[in-house]
Amino acid sequence: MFRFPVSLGGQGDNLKQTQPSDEQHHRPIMDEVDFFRSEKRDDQNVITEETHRLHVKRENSRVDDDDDRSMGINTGLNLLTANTGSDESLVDDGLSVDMEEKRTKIEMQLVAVMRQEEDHHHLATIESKDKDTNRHEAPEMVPRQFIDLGLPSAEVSSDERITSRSPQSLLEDSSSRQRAKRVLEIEESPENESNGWGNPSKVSKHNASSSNGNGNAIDQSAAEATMRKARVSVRARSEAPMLSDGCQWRKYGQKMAKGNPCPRAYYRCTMAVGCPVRKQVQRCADDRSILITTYEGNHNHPLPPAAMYMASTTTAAASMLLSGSTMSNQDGLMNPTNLFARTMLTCSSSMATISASAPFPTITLDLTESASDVNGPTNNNPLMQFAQRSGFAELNQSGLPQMMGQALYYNQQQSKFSGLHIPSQSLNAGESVNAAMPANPNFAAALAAAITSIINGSSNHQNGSSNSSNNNVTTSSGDRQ
DNA sequence: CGTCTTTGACCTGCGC
DNA sequence: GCGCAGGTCAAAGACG
Repeated sequence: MFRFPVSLGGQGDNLKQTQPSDEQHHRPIMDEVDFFRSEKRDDQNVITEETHRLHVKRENSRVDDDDDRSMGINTGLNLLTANTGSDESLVDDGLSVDMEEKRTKIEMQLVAVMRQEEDHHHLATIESKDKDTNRHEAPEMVPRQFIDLGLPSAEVSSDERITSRSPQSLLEDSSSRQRAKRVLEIEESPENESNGWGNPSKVSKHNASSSNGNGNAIDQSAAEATMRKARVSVRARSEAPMLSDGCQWRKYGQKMAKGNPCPRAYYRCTMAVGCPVRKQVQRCADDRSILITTYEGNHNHPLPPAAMYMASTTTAAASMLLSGSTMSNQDGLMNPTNLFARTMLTCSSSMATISASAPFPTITLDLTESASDVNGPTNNNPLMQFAQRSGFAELNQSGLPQMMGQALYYNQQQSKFSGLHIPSQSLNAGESVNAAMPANPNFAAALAAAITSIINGSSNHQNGSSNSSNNNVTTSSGDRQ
């Protein structure tokens, strides 16, 4: 069993934030992006003295998180509230190059250890995870698939997905099918295979070409299409112009939205050339202290190792939010992710609401509520907050990450994310799942990003080779690019 | 000088 | 068909 030494150094976070560094203003190399918020001493100690341990430093932009040191879980993301002042494209910074390099190495090692751990246990049940944790340490690059938990690959056909769904899921309502059908046209277009953004304008363009009367194909892909169009929105209070979610973003447009005096900013992921992921940032018209960040699309590049944990978490979260009780027993019981999600679902379903206002399925993480009333005064770790609130409070420090890692591995191996089994009636297009989560806004931002990636990652999986051919992904996110 | 932001123009979908 | 709104592009300027 992995142990997760506690290093929830809010002070460390604070320290980094206050550390002046020229490198902070440099756009980091992707591989060196630091998503962990950990103190140098802690990381080194963990790796050199306890190589078998995974040390994941929680991210936290707040300064009053000393109590979190008592917690044993870490989101693994260095998610700071961006405060660039000019909506500059950003990535988590606040660290010197040396620290970033060291931490990157550490992260790599941690991920490698975790993955190897999962290699030995991925078929075991979660209960069997309380075994040895001493695993060889072999630094290796994190495959991009960790976040690409989208639809099964071509080998895992849509039929399989459908059969794995509950019988109810096969009953699609006409509206969702219509909407999904529209989106489907995009999917079938090669240029959109990597485009999770789904330009509506292209939908109609491809309608004719794909209206071949193949109802089955449409049905099978309807849910996929719906999911691919899914967006993840985060509502969080932040004075910063944009939440830092661990990715680099470049602003490509700004528009005044009707009914909102605050402009809406459009960002595009620049961590990799041609990454179709985009996000919109806008302040709430009613309460301008609330920052609404909407993510759409799936990354076509490796995300920082720290996001491994995010992937696991978001897998569970998305599974919880999207698949709900319609998950098949097979998926729900055998998939650790779903098990995690199910557990959370049972306890947090009260936080979820459904609306039909969104044009596409939207997961809204409402983080505007205070977390203190739910989690108590000693836990500001967003992940643990989420877990605790979702019924995982009884997990020990190592239990949760282990489960998450297990879920992650499962998803990696199976290319089968429970969210992918979202029955169409479970989350029709136009529905919005709203989960009020008291958590760190930055965590939520990353969470949303990962959820979006997961949900929309199906596009990459549709092409069986897409995962290993990132370079083939063209810059098709734009209409005229 | 290269990169990024700004911002007006353009494109598209949708409702009337 | 027209107008509106959302989304995107790309030239120009700013910045390091």
